[in-house]
Amino acid sequence: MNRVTWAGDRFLKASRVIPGISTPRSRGLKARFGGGGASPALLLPVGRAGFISASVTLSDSDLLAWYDHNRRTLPWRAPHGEVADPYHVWISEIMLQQTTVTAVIPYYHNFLKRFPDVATLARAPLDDVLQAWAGLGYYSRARNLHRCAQDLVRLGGFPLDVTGLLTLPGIGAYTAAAIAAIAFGVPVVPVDGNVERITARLFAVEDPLPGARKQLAQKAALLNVGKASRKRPSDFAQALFDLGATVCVPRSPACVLCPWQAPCEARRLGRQTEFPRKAPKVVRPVRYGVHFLLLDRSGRVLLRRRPPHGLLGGTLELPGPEWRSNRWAVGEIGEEAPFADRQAKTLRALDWRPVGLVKHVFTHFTLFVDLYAAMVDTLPNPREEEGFPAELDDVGRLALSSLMRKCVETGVAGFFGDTPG
DNA sequence: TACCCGTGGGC
DNA sequence: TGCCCAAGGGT
Repeated sequence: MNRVTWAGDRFLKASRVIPGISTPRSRGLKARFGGGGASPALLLPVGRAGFISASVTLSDSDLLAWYDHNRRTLPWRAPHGEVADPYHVWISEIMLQQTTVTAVIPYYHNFLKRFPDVATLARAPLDDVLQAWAGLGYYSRARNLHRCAQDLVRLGGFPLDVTGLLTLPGIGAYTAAAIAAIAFGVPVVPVDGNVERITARLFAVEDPLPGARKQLAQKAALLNVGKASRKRPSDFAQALFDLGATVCVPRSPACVLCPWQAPCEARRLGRQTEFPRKAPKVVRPVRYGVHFLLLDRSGRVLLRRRPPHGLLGGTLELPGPEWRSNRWAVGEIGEEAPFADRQAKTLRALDWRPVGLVKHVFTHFTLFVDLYAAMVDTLPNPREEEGFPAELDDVGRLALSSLMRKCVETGVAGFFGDTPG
């Protein structure tokens, strides 16, 4: 039976304890953190069979020392020893939600150029923000970011603590802790996927995600009880991110490079890649859509704005009926097309040609889109709900999702007979 | 709690 | 190719 023991204010000490033996300190910690059931596990090689054994420390200063030599240079990160701009931290944290650093960097630079401060962002039209966000995904982040900027102007600045930050749109437990720690030096541990993974391995947490979230957060809060981390909350938080991103990675963790290899229970067990355990996945359903590429001879295309909330909320799209669970038959196309209700009356029936099939995988379903295209001399004046004509050349600069960019590209190529590749 | 909400890269 | 994964939040 292993127990974590508290060894003063500098270290979290993990000792291997022989079954049946427990110390007053280990009981004290357990009481303090409410540990029932499985004991927090840690530690290390025992000298010899028998009594109490070797103990190994999980030292916050070991991680910070590693960080001082191995920290990544990132655009939103302050130089060593300096404090980051809260606006920069906030924007980067929102962009980095479920998004890789590589994907974020170009968006971050462009975003800061277009919206250099909170006030500029707050007074910008939402569509400008969505344009800057187009392609990044999770568009509610952009909408919340915009709302949040307006709240911040109203408040006169950022709340300086976790509780205050939590009241803002788009800022949850993780992001509030991250901003508080990184920008304001509040000694909290932001628990993201990296920290969950590190914690699950350090303590060999057997319970699977997402059920183990609360347990992992409680254990992660043990990581910064030392003096060193409390003195450098910003560096400590970012050190955890860097450790998770470069050493304690999901597939092949580089344990030999890890400043915490000694106290890591998963490492001791030789089971590093088994943690964090995850609940079995559910099957991803398939949906089918049809979208229409209506072009005119002056190089325009009919676009439409999606409803402001929900899937791809507020982004632009090619018109088409709602997606459904079975594929669309050719015979149904005519009545679903733009201006279908007017074709029998004022418009000549449009000659819709199939121009491609696009597959797109969302987090929770796979979508197949049948594309149909037609060319008219001049686009009819659409009613409000039917959309608006846009220059094809402008599509790259408008707020289209990646799915819709793919549809436009595929449809245009198919219509004009291009052969990709 | 369990869903919903994007996208691109790595293996 | 298919699956996994990424500095999660809202409802």
